[in-house]
Amino acid sequence: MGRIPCCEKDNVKRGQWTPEEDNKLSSYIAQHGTRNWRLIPKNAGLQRCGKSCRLRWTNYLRPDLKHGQFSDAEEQTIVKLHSVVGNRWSLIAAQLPGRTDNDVKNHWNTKLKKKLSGTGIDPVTHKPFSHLMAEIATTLAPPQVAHLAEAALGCFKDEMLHLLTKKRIDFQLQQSNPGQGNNTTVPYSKQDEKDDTVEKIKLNLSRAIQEPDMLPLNKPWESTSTRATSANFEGGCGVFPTSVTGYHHYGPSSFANEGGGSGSPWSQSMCTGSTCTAGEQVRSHEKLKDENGEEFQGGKEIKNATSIFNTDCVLWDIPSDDLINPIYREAFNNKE
DNA sequence: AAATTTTGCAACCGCGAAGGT
DNA sequence: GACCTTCGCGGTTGCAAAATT
Repeated sequence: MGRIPCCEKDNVKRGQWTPEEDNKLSSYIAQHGTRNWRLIPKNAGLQRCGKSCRLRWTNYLRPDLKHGQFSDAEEQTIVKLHSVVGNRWSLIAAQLPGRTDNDVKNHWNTKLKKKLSGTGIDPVTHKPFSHLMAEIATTLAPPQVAHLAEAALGCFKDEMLHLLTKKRIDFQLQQSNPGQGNNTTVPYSKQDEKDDTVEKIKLNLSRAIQEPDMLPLNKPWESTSTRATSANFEGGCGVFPTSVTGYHHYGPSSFANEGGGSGSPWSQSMCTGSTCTAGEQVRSHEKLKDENGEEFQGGKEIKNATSIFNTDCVLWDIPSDDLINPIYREAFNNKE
């Protein structure tokens, strides 16, 4: 009971489309529309499978498509929607006028996934890696936890060594060039502060693992209370300084100007400078609920895309229904 | 400058849903 | 209601261009 192939494979051309083929397809569709994809290649004089024609049209030739780089706002939208609906690329693309599901999928796979990973966020769950580890740790018996801690530290060993070595080298360079004020190394005090992160990583990792009680019992990112927020990891984990919920801070600058300036903001934003407090978390939670309603009900464009990643972003604190339903509703409406 | 690796993107594949008969 | 066809989606692959060694 095999499925009938959509076309005779022997007689069909595959691979890259030529400009002539594009022209044929475009002009045919301009005249006759996209009624029956199976007939289109035949009628348009193309040796292509109907499916291939549809793909070429929807992903490339359609006149309403955008072809340039993704904007920061678009990236933020993708990340936000992906955290809610997962790999539902068509749903996500429906929120981005001129973008196809293929575009969004490719951009996610080639860029955004790496960017998120670089900030310590698991691109699948959108939770911080440290948090996932801590969560795993709560389910393990103490001996297993100890092994996990060892393994985890082993994973980060190279990065830690790199940081520590770099710090030593920078320090030595500064010592040996005391008169050069124009060097590019970070002033020692600041560098020292930055590299405290290594110790803080170790400290918080071991604390998280050895004292599972310090973690909330349930998923803190789904909690609306302040209990599970800053208090637990407070004390300056350099990686997620605002503790469990600190990773909500996809600051607007985090997505902008990738690679520009001194270090990617993507790689720094999650690790430095957040000042979010538990109080802010509560306030921002309430605020975001309103924002989401407005964003998804108001149309395709997100009115203030930068808000997605500023301190108001408390995605994980929102009951999933609040987010998912408006999106599905919207996507559904768009399909009508 | 050449070889190798990585990246980005277009295209393909198979599956399931939707629609028509 | 069963069957068939078409469409749309998400995962994967292939390849050219860019970056790195």
